[in-house]
Amino acid sequence: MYWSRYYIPTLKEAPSDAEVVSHKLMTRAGMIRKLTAGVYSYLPFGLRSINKVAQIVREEMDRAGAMELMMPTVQPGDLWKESGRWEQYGKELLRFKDRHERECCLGPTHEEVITDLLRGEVRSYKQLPLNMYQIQTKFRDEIRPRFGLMRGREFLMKDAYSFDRDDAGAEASYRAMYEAYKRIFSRLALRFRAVEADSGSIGGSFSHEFMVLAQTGEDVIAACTACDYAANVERAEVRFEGAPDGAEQLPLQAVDTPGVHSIEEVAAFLNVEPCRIIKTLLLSVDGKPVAALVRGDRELNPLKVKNRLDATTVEFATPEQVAAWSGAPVGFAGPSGLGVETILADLELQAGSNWVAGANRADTHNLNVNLPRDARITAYADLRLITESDYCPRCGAAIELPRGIEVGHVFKLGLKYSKAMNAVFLDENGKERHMVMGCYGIGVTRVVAACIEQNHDADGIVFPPPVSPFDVLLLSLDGKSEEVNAKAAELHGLMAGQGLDVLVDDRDERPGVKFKDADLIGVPLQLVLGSKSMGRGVVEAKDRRSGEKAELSMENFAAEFAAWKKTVYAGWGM
RNA sequence: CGGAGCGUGGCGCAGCUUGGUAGCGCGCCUGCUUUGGGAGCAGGAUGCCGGAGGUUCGAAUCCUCUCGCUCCGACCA
Repeated sequence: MYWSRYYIPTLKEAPSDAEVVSHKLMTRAGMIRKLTAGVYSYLPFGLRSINKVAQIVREEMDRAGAMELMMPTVQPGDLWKESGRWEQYGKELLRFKDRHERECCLGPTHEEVITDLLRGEVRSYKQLPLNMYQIQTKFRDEIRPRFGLMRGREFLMKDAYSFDRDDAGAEASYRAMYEAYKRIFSRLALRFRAVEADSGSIGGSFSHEFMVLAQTGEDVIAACTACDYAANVERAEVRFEGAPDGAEQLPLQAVDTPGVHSIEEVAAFLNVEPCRIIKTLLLSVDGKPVAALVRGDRELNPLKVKNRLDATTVEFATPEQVAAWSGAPVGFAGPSGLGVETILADLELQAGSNWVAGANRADTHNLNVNLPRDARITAYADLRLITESDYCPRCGAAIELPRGIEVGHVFKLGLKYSKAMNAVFLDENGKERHMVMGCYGIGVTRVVAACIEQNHDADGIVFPPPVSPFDVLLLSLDGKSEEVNAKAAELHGLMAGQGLDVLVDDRDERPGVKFKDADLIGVPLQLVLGSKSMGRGVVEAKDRRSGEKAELSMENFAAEFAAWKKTVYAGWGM
C-alpha cells in the first residue's frame, strides 16, 4: 500500500472534545471520526486494526469449537418482554416503533435472539452442546458516553452463547471460552489479567472479566502479588480473622456534636481515630430500609450488600429517607436504637469495642458503643471494599490494586433465559429439560482503544504488532529519486511476499513530516530509505516501541530484516 | 437525571463585557525556493458566527426558546 494513494488524515492537534489518550490518538492518527455522541466512523486505517483484532478473535473462537453466525440488530420488543428484560433493561435499551406501531429495539446483546433461534431448532440432547458467536455492531444508549471508543454507544462486539445439556457441560463450555480468551489476549500481545467479577445485570452466578492493564482504566483490580488470585474490587473478598479485643465495655454515653456530620468531622471533634468510629450507611434495598455498618476509615461495597441480601437494587437512602428511618438528619445515624429491621455489620466490627457512632438524634453521637450489648445486628458479613493494606483472601500475600479496562467477560447464565423463554430439549430418558447457557463477550473496538491506552508515548501510538493496521511502515524519503522509488517498490514487494502488510510513505512531504506521522500512527516496524542511507547501501530500521535503531544491509536485506523483526517482536513478548 | 461549560472556514482558537457587517495559527490550492524530525516567500479559496424568534436603524455580540457537544457528580452519614 502506498500512502499517497491511501487515506490517513493525520492531525497535528486533537479535537477539543477528546479527553482520553486513545480517543485523541485515534483521531489524530486518522483511525476514527466522531459522528455524534458515542458513535464513530472507522476510517480505513482504524478499520484495519479492528479487523486484525476481529480475525484473531475469530480464529480462537473457531479453534475452541464455536461457530460464527450473524443475528439481526433490530429486534422485536415481544422477545424482550418474554425474557423480562423489556422492563428490566432500562434506558440503555434503545426502543422505537416501526410503521406498524410494533415495538422494536436495537440489540445491546443477543441472549433473547439466540435463545429464540435455538429453542426452535434444538430438540434432542444429541444436538448439544452448541456454541455460536457473532462479531457485530451493538447499540447501548449509555447514560453518558465518554472516552471515545472506550465507552461508545455503538460498538463492535464479539458475543458467543453456549448451550449445554447439564451443569457439567456448561462448566466445560465456560472453561473452553476462558482458555480461548486467554489465548486471544496473549496473541494480541496485551498485558492483561483475568479477574473474578460480579455477574451484573446479565445474570448468572459468577463470571470472569478480562482486563487490559492501564493506568487510565475505569476498573480497579485486586490482584495478589504472589498467587494468581485477581478480582474486580467490586467483588474482591476481604478476609478478617481478628479476635475480639477483649477491652472492658464502658457504659454507653451520649455526647453533643452540633453540626458534626462526616467521619472526618466527628474524628476531629471528639479527637478519636476514624478507625474507632462506626459508619452507619442507610440503604434502600429493593425499596426497604437496610443499615450497613463499616469502620469509619473503610468504604462500603454496596454490591456485597446486594448479594448478601439477594436483592436487585441497592441505593443510598435519600436525606428524607434517612430522616424517616433514623429519626435524625443525615450524619447522625447509628446502630444503637436504630429502628431498621435489617442491620448488617462488617466483620471488622465484630472484634472491636467501645466504638463511636451516631445516636439517631440530631447533633448527638454515642461513645462506648458495643454492638452485642447496644445494637441488634442481623448479621456480620464481609461488606467493605478491599484496600491495598489488605491481604490476599486465598494465600494471604500482599494485594495490589492496578487499574484495568474491561475488554472481555465470560458468564455462566445457567437456566435464566432457557427457563424464561422455554428453551428445552429431550434428554436420553425422553425427559424435557432446560438448556444450560453461557455467554461470552469481547468488545472488539474497545480492545483497540484499550490497546492504545496501554501502548503509547509522547509521540503517538505504539501498536503491538498483532493489532497494528500495518506490519511495516517504509518511509521513502527523496521521493524524486528514481533510484529510491525503485528500491522502495522492491523492498515493498519483498516484504509483502513474506505475508506482511506494508505501507510505503511515498508522499511528497518533507522528511520531518514523515517521521512525525510515522511515530504518531505507531506502526511497530519502521524502515527509512533515502539517498543518504542508499549511498551507504543500507536501510535504516527503527523499533517504534523501544526507539532502538538498526541498519539493514541492502544486499542481505531479507535475512537481516527477518532477524531484526524477530528481535523487535521479542520485545513484545512474541 | 442534577450541576458546569462550550458551539465562529477542515482542526485549534480570538472577537462578545462596551452592538457598526469577522480575524489569527495550522491545514488546503497555485508558483518558486527548500528537503533527515511537523520549511520559507508570494499569491489564493473556504464562514447562513449551531438553529428559531425577539430587541435595535443595525446583532457573532443583548434577550428568550431550542438543538448539539463536552466535562463533573450520582460514597453522604
